[in-house]
Amino acid sequence: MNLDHLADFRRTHRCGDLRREHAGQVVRLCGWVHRLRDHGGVMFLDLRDRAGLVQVIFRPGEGADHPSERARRLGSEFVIAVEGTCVPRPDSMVNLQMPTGTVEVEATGLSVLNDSQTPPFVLEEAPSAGEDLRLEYRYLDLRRPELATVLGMRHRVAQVVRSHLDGQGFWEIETPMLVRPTPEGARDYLVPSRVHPGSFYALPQSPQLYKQLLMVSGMDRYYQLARCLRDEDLRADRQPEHTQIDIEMSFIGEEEVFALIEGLMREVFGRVLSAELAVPFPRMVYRESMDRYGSDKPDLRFDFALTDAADAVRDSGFKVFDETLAAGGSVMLLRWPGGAAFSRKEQDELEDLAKRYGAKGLARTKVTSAGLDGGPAKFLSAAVQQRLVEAAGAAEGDLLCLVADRRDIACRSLGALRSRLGQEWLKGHPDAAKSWRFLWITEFPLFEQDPQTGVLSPAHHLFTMPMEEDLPFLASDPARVRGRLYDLVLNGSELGSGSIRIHRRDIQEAVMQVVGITGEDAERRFGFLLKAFQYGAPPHGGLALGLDRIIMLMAGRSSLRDTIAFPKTTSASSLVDGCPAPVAAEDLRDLKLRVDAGM
RNA sequence: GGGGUCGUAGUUCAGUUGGUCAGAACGCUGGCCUGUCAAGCCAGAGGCCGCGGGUUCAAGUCCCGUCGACCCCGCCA
Repeated sequence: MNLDHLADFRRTHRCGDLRREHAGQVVRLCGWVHRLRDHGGVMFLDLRDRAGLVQVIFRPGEGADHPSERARRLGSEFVIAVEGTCVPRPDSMVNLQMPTGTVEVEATGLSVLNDSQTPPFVLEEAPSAGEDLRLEYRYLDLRRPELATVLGMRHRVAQVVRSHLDGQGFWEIETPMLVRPTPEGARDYLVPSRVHPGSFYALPQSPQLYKQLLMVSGMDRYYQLARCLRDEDLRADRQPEHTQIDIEMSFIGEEEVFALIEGLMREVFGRVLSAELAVPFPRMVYRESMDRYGSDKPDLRFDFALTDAADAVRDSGFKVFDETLAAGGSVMLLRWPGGAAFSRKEQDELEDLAKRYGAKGLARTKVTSAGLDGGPAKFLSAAVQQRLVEAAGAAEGDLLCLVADRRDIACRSLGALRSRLGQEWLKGHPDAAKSWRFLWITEFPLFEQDPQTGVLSPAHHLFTMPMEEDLPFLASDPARVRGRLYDLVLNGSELGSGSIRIHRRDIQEAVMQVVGITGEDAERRFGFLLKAFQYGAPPHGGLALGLDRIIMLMAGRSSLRDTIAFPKTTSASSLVDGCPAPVAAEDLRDLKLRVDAGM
């Protein structure tokens, strides 16, 4: 195959942009050969670029150099330049499946700019190969409009975020990528220092401490599209590298943060998806969210809620319930409309799910015209059955799922069930599935308590301001202290979280005392921030939104990997470049590091 | 750290209780074909059944280990 030079050929349009209005124009296009349909005489070629596909038609002609003869020798993914006339398709030939389907390009010239190996998988609209292979050849997978479009959306969102925040008086300020390792929170990615052997930088888990320093600096309103790195185990919605829309403001309280973010989301969804969001977003306190939905990020697209069944089943004589309640536990109930139709196998799968969240079992019983049927029903009197049905507001044909356990386990395991069943429900309710249900969750506990050891640790981070009314309990009953914390939730996903920060040294010291950090510890770990706070720290607060997750939801994808140009696998490997990778012995020597081969 | 699913032509997969099980489709190569758009028709090439060990007369199939991908629990302030 003889290759041509681009020379002074310059394209006039992108393939995917051609429309009826371009009919009659001479166009020059560049792109990749998506597919060839050779009819012996006339020949069709789908040409692809970032913007999409357009059909190019070659009419037969004489001579080996004629465009149609040269086109015959093309292969998949060859890079070509085409000159031709954009013409309307005959009515019967219009293809409404493609955006460019009302026109086609009558080719008058063809240059072959590069050839291509046969790709390892066919580039179709739907993925035609396993994800690992597509990740190894990510640059090919990204040629598929399905994925290219997501990156385009990501770009649009980033632009809207920047322009909106600029309009609100925010400055975009970069913070370091090589930062001080922190013992708190997620595991750090460590970077050894060559100049200081034995000392390490960390890659930032978030710009948290730096953005607070910027508030002390008087920057007032800061934002950044910040890369954040955490060396923790991954999930479909968790990558070791992700991007946060990181925001911090001075002289504000919760209301300013909520209003800002609501305006930002409205702008983003409006400009990028033409979706009109209703503001303000509803709010719910953490306690209610856990009680009603068994989750701190409930999906409100479906409204089924948990019920506390303790009163209904008290002294029922059913040992599991009675003993749990006597021990201070809870009996929680999830009603599933129409769930009586679930097979035994489906019910057992629900129980397995509940067990994964720590439940010892899942009691299931069907609501029939004659009372409850199955599971614990035979141990329950008619009166108790009646009370259960009433408490749940259940109707014939419903399935009642009950968990008797420690309250958090009962709620969380039924919350997982609710979430699973809700996904099924959404399949039958496309309008609900397509809705955007934003929600603020507020009043999180300031501390988390290890159920085994009883040890308290910060639920968000050490610098979160306790709620004013709970300050008196900081010393006496810290576990009940709520923080000025808030999460933004969308359709069951946590989009971001933030808080109003502590700017007063006395409160800071009291909080550190609760989690057992001595003055000496504090000095060593983040003395630099505490020192800064002594020089006139303004009241401040903010939050960070997960850009990747926002894009994932907006694009309707189920994996974060689809929103990132070069993502990592579940084991934090990059298949396209094969990292992480061993390094040469001399590189380790420079760093005064030795690898323990026995591991 | 733990649980689950998967690994067979380039790709997606089928392969029953261990015994013609090396198969299909798509892709690829060659030929035919002047309106297709997942073009069509004919022919052909293409296999370390992830890797290592074991059980057995016999292993793609059963067992153990290992590597990798995916999903989940723990973890991720």
